[in-house]
Amino acid sequence: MRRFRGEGLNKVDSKGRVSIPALFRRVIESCDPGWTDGLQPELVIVYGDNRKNFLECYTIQAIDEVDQKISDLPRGSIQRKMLERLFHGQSFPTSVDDTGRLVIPQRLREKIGIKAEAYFIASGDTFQIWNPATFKEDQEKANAWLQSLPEDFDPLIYLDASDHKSDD
Amino acid sequence: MRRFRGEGLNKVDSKGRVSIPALFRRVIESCDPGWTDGLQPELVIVYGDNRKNFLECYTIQAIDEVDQKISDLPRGSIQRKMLERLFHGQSFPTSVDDTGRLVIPQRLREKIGIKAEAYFIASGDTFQIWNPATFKEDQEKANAWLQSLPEDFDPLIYLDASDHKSDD
DNA sequence: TAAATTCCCATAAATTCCCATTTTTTTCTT
DNA sequence: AAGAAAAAAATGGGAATTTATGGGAATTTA
Repeated sequence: MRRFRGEGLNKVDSKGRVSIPALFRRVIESCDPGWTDGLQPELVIVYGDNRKNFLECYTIQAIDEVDQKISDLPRGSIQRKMLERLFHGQSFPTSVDDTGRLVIPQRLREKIGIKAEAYFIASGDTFQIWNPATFKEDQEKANAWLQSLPEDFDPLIYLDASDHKSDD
Repeated sequence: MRRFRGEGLNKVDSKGRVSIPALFRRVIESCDPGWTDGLQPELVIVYGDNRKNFLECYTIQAIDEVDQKISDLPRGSIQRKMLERLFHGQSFPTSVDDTGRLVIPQRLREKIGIKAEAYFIASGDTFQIWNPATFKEDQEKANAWLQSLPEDFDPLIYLDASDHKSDD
């Protein structure tokens, strides 16, 4: 599966329209099984996790995988209920228009505090949409953390840690 | 089969009429084998499970699947009786009118405490109709639960737990 | 026949579609 | 390597369409 890579800052107009970075569009297209030249490639915006102050955008392939896994969970389980609410309920299916733009509904813009500009950043098989200022703050925290590490510390070391224990 | 996705809050008028979110309508239409442009797409509201304080709406395809499974159960079994009562007895077949609205009968509105507004949320191959306040309470519980998790905990982790024992 | 339900029509707001312009990036030429 | 031409990307605005909603008349139900 192709992955998103890169970042971008684009204007949001009064109708909520915003251009998607061109590189992202290529990935969205190739990850929509139903897409073919001339059609509008589809994607899904997930916004329900209140701990996150950005919108998370899934390709059709990515969201299909999630849906499949959800439907593998036991019916009635709390996990399934939660995930259904998050991914099926608190999500917004949409598509890229023929000028490469996305329309972010009023409510979602408010949720993450987007006004005149939106910041896009790749994150594996999804990409995120942030209020530029909010992202900057977050980035500064990340930088501070990096600073706190020994000068010769290489983050790549994490890739080799085969014994990372997940949730603790 | 196409799935519902998204949520919405609409007004209920004195006659019990309420607009169905437009995205849901597309799904209801495409999941009604008998529907064709110009007709009123059908659906079924199931309301008998007293543990749930919302109405559950099934597309024709979805309810057909349920019916099929019920008829596969042994005649006279307690399970079959229960399910027949719930899905055949305590359900209400209806259709979307030509302005995209549904009429929720008085009795059902009372059952879930709907007055001036109704909240819709997708849940896989069905969608639910809630009293907005009731849903909010329920959602706050879910949020509290999310908040209680470690900051970097990703609910998606559940999806990768390959060892969930399903009971079906 | 009173109450409830359905049908029909109307309208304001929101959304989509279509087209035009400006910027930026890439390619071509000299 | 610079500048011009072409292509692609980003942005803006108005018209057309769709949604959400309300109200009254006709029809059915109890």
